[in-house]
Amino acid sequence: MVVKIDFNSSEAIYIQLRNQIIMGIATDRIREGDTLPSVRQMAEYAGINMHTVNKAYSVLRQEGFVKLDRRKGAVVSLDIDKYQALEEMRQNLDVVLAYGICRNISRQEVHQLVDLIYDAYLKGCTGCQESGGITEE
Amino acid sequence: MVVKIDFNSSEAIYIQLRNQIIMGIATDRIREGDTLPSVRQMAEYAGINMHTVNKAYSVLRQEGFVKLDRRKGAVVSLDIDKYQALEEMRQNLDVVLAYGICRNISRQEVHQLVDLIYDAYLKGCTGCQESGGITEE
Amino acid sequence: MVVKIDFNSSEAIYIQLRNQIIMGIATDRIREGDTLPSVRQMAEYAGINMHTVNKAYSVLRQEGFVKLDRRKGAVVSLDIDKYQALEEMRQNLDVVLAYGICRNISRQEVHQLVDLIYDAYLKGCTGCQESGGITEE
Amino acid sequence: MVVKIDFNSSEAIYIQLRNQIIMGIATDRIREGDTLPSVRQMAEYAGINMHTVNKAYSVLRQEGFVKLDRRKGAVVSLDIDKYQALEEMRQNLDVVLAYGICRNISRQEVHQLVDLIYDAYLKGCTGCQESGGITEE
DNA sequence: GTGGTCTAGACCACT
DNA sequence: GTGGTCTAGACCACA
Repeated sequence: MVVKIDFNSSEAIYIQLRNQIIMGIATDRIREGDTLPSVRQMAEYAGINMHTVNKAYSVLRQEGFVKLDRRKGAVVSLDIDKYQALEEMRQNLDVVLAYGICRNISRQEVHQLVDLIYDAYLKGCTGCQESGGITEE
Repeated sequence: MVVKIDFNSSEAIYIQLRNQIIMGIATDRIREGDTLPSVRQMAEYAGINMHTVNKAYSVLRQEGFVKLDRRKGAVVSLDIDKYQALEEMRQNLDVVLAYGICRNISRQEVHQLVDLIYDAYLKGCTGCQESGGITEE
Repeated sequence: MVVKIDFNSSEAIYIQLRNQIIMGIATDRIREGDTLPSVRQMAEYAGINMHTVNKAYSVLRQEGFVKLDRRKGAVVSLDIDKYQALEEMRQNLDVVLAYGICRNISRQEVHQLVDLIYDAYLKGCTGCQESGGITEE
Repeated sequence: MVVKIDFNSSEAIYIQLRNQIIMGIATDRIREGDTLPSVRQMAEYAGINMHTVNKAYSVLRQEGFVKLDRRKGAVVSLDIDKYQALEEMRQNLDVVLAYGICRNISRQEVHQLVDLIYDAYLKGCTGCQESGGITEE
């Protein structure tokens, strides 16, 4: 997994980091039980401040993606409330799709995009245990 | 159209306002050529500061949803770059779907949500010219 | 001469009108001694407010392009202070060229543009008394 | 580099600041990669309000002169679209030269002014790293 | 300590 | 009466 921060982005760095970790989990490059790099390691690896990594990890914990363990660090552990997850998804899609509708993006185009993205994530899911990942083991 | 600001939300007020106006356009409650209320009117209506409304309108202008006509104020005018719109949509969906995949939301569930939302927006499109809207004329 | 106002421009309407009249004079489509349309006529012709036309004419008077006569209206009359004109030109060019230098526009390219524009204005100078002009006689 | 605001000018303060920064870049007193002073520092230095500086920086960002780096602040970074730059230059010159033509300024005089200004900017380019500049490092 | 956000009040330019 | 500008003070998110 590669972490790539865009320092010119209007998106906060900790949000960028959070998103990339979530995408890493979605592609199964990071698996349940894996340990994320320590705050210090991740900070050096991504070229950002330790506090910023800390913030990202805290958010991930609050959202139920990792558990913070004093000894092992941040362990990926998916704590799912399906109902709440669907509700959040609905709200997120609501804004994103409204934006698209204003730009004349059709329902079919959205469905295609959804399939495209799901395919990409599931492909990543099956076979790509390439080396050089940042997770420890 | 109803503008409802959640002052407890972590989302910036001007972003909330922007989103609701975009949703208003998506549901066709606000139409191309309509004039948005003046910043002062909208500010009073939504219970927020004039400058905050200004910021929201500026963002909408930059995003190509409204044009500022020196005589009429903020006029809804959709300036669409379809290619760019699709690319933005792809990026937005990428994060949102990754989040959902981590929460075990299936491809089918997403498709259902998309249809649900599209139906809601298109229904608003056909017949509900209820009075009391905020756009002038 | 055609007056074309861009209501979406960030430039004030009266400035747009002033600029177009100045360009009209530069191309010799409007000549010394010509009378500009009355405030009322110009307002209707350009689709703008009388006050706005008034403002533009006042600016032109202050800048020494026209004389306002109660009976004849706005008469083109070039009142030139060459020294001051050169100084103004220098200041205007200063900002415009700095902007260009930052964008890697070469001295040669500027000279070419200057020639291009001068040619255009002087060509307009010699033979194009096309009908439909807005000046009265 | 010296920032000097004319509070009696009809030109908006944030535009004056923008222009002076652009001129600073043109004279190479501010270089690509330099960091502009923080909004607070610049505000104190120029004797104006923080928010006004902010506005100037925002405009510069939109025009592609600086990028906002979340760590370092406003970093000078020239994002050039040569074609667009030439078109803007043409439009700017169009008005400025029309003005000059009305004042009997000859093509030769303009060429001389252009050379004069280019010389001044390029001279600043070669050797004057005088201390006391406002950019950091 | 940085920029971003929000609020507020005042003045002006413009239409 | 409109938006634009400027100032000001406060709080927060971010690094």
